[in-house]
Amino acid sequence: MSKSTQKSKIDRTGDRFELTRGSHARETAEDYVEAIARLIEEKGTCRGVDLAKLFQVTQVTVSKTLSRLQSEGLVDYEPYGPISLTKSGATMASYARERHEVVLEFLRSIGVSEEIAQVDAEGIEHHVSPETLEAFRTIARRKGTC
Amino acid sequence: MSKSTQKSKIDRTGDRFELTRGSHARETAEDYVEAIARLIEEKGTCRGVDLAKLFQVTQVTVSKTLSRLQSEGLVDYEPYGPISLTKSGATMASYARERHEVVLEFLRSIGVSEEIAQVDAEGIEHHVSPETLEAFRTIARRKGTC
DNA sequence: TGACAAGTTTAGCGTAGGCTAAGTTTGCGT
DNA sequence: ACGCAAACTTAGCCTACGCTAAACTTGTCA
Repeated sequence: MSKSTQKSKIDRTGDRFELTRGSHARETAEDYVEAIARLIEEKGTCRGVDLAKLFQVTQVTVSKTLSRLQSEGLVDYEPYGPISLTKSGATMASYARERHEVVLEFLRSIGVSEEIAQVDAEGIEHHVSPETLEAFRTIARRKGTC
Repeated sequence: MSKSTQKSKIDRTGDRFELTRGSHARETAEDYVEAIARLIEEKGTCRGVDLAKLFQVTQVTVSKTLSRLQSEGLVDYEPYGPISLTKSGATMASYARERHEVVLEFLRSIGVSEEIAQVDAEGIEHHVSPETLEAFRTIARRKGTC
């Protein structure tokens, strides 16, 4: 393949300065900010160890991920300190949470068992477009009336 | 943290010998075998360049992924040769395809537009448990009758 | 107050999946 | 029969996300 055809299919100029790049990394960011928001709400504070337990990974992994999220302007914390969300992190968290709730409620409404709904919602939520989310919302609202 | 508490939360003994490990890697495998099956069916043959076009990645990425999938016993090919599926790859492809079709048909049935349904189905399909899939199937079947 | 445990970070490694640049193979057309 | 373009691979780099081992911080309590 001669040069021009092998070149990148997607323009990534300036990619290094974006908030979150790859889709997998974006999902991780969403999961983290959502979890941090929930932990702060529930326990008043969020520490790395809480996230490690939640995601079933080591604290090392959490530490590295948090430092990436901080450099992306989503979370804020000082070394050895508690974790909080930036404004942009909080915004992302609230979107993520709303979407999560809708997907979960939707799965319940179509008769999926609670445990499976919990698991599948985690996986599905990151892949639901606004249009599909709206359709889910409508169905969940109709629960039982159909 | 003292030794025993920091150790792995999940038993990964023998992990190195499993077919597909991480969930991300499993998704990639499913996408590839599904695409390979479809290409062979549609054009009679499948080449790396076809997959590169389809997934919008370079042929280099395709080449490396294929070699991993071959080492995992899902695809079969010789250097510079056409790509085929092993029995186990074909089995995975047919499961993946069935699931993809159900998810897509389901999204259409709840009123999601064709293009969005296509995109979301790609993302969602890997995260749908058998139970949820069955619920989707039921709803898609009821299309229009409710 | 000072030792210890819990929490956190750093160092270093591995896999998966991206990329570019550069080299190899193949097959087709003149 | 041979040259060239397309297809493919190799080499080398990067990020994300896992891990263990080891070092560092912090707060608590005897």
